[in-house]
Amino acid sequence: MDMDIDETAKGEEKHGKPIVVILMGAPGSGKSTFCEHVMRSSTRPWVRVCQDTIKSGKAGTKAQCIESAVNALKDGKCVFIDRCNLEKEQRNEFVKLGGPQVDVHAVVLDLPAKLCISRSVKRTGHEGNLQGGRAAAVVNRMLQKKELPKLSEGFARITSCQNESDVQSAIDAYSGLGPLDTLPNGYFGQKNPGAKIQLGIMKFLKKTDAPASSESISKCIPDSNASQITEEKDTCSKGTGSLSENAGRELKEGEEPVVGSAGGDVSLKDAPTLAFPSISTADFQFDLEKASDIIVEKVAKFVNKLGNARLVLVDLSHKSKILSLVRTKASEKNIDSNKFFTFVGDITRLHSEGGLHCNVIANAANWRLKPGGGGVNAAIFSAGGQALEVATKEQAKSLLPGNAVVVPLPSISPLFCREGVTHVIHVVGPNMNPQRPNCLNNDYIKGCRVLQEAYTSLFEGFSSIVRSQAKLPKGSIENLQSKMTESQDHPDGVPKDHITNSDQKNKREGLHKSERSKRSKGYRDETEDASDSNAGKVNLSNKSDGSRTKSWGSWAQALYNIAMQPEKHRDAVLEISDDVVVLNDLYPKAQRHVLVVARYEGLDCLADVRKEQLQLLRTMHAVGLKWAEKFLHDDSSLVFRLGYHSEPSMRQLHLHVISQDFDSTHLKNKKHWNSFNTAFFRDSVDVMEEVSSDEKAILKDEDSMLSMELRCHRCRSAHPNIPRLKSHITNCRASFPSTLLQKGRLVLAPCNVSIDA
DNA sequence: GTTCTAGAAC
DNA sequence: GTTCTAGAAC
Repeated sequence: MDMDIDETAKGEEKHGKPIVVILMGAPGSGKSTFCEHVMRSSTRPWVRVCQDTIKSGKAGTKAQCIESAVNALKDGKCVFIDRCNLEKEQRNEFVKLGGPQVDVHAVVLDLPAKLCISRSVKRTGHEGNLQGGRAAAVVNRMLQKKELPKLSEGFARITSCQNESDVQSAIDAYSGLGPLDTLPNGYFGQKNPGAKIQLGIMKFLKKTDAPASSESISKCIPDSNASQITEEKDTCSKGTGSLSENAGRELKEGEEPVVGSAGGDVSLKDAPTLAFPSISTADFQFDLEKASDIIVEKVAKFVNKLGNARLVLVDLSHKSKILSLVRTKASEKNIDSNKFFTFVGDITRLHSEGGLHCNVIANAANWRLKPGGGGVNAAIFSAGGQALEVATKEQAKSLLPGNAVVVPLPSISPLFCREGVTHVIHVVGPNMNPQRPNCLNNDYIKGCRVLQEAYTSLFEGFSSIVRSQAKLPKGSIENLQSKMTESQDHPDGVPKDHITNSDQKNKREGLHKSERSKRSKGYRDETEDASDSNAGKVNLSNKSDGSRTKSWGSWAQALYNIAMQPEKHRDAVLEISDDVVVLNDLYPKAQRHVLVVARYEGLDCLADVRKEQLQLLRTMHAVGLKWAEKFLHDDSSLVFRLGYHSEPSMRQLHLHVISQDFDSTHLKNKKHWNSFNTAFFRDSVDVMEEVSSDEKAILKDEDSMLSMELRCHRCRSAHPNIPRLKSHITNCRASFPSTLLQKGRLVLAPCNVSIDA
């Protein structure tokens, strides 16, 4: 058993130490539920010390809690301290329970404020909005004082949970602790996502050359010449963050609201509002006069179709030339200044600092839809957090100039919680900057057309959000998926498919109908080097359906080339059939690691697989199994797993057949490990089942999976880095988690099956 | 996918 | 000082 314990736990006594787990979290964060789950399935004796109920069902004192915990420890039991414990001072006496015989752990349930509020409202019964508001205020105030625990406070282990899946893993970790087991010490989970975001904003603010003092940058100031938003002006001029209507009264002046008006059951009494930056006039150096003409023209066209919805052009500085140009031209055209106005402020802080509630903001994006690059794009991605990046990826991988894509914002995004933004619309405008991709070389005929298209796409996107929200009962914003409808009156009469969410799928399905006939062996005569030049690159031409295809770098083509012309790669190939080729992975991540590659043109990855490929999946699995069994015949101590990467790096659908020793010098980093040992790795048996019943396989997002903490695939212990993990797995002989032992996810030698099963 | 390397972490 | 990670380039 000692062999299985992580080396950080060396020197422990033979009997597992009792643990005191101090839970930390706002009301409604799920502390009690956490305890219940662990206590239900743990083989260790646990005692839950809850201040709310300690005095025979009623709230008691901290001293009573301590006493109760001490008694439980004397009996050799483990203890949960179930109270908020958000401040260091509140928890330090409990930390002192630790010592040579007792470890003190922290489990932080750092879940979105909105979620805690809605849960605590539910728990306190069916009270009115006032009560709901009070719960919001209580949670709010507690979270202001939150001090995240540090190891230096005396904790042996801290587990920080930011979402439900983190919570579940923590529950699993504690539930699975047998009487002799220990959990590795250290800090687990993301430490302080907020800090990163703030930094991003600060960088952005410093980068901008706004001549005004820092004060006028950080506080948004309504643009006095044009804005007609008297109520917002009032809040803003007080210099306090404006508070959402439901929770506001309970908060002191000057406190930052944690929940924006998007929280829970908020009414939609605010008019839907789109805040947008001027597209293409900053980094893309588009002429300001021409751009302002186009903005006003497009606004004039849309503003009356939008019902009570509002459009707001935002820039950072009072001296913004584009704002003053647009303002002048808008008033010349008599555009209703209640429905369209300009606003000076940071587009990522319009509500918290400017008092202006905008449920949708537009981003002047780059064609890759990636963060960075400075300016508005960097600021919005930074403020939106990883949730925005992930949500963006789900909608599109890239975007052509003149197009827009609507991204529903997950409720965990800071932009949603703090600013009440429910959607971000990415827009790519024409580029006149020779330093940037797709420069139009001063071709303003094309440039103006593309900029017009960009604004049309943007406003149509916003319009469709407004329409779909109008249909929904209030309060259900977060479930909103922007269902885009084709514009009936596109100026060019050209149907635009850039905003639709389904075009890629259609394209894919279209591809597969003809896939059998397109299937080719020796399809190309060129050498693989020549075929690299264009194959798989993102289509940047102005083709209407080219706006979102996955791009494959030249290095990602190797499997495709082998699958198409295996006879040219005889030395690399282990087996060739009509459907598949089998080869050794060039950089094996374990003692045995082969790939079963499909030989079908157009089948790049698991995302491309539909029911038509079910038979192919079965063939691939059978071939993979055959090779695993062959290897097991040579070495019966091996264990194999067959599966696909959710988002492979190499083009051409391929099944990994990999032994579970992970004994390889090529396994070098976190990505390598997590790509085979998180849900990012999709077991072949599950994929076949999903495709058979649900038409397609479930895919896991690369960004969330591949950055997860490093855990042993057998005993699930966590390790700080790759070298430590590798030294652990060479010795760990714990049996595999039960999920892997089911459904034939693991392939073992016949004699081993009976032992482990 | 890997390699290279700056700089963070230890 | 060395070890390790993560991002850019390929």
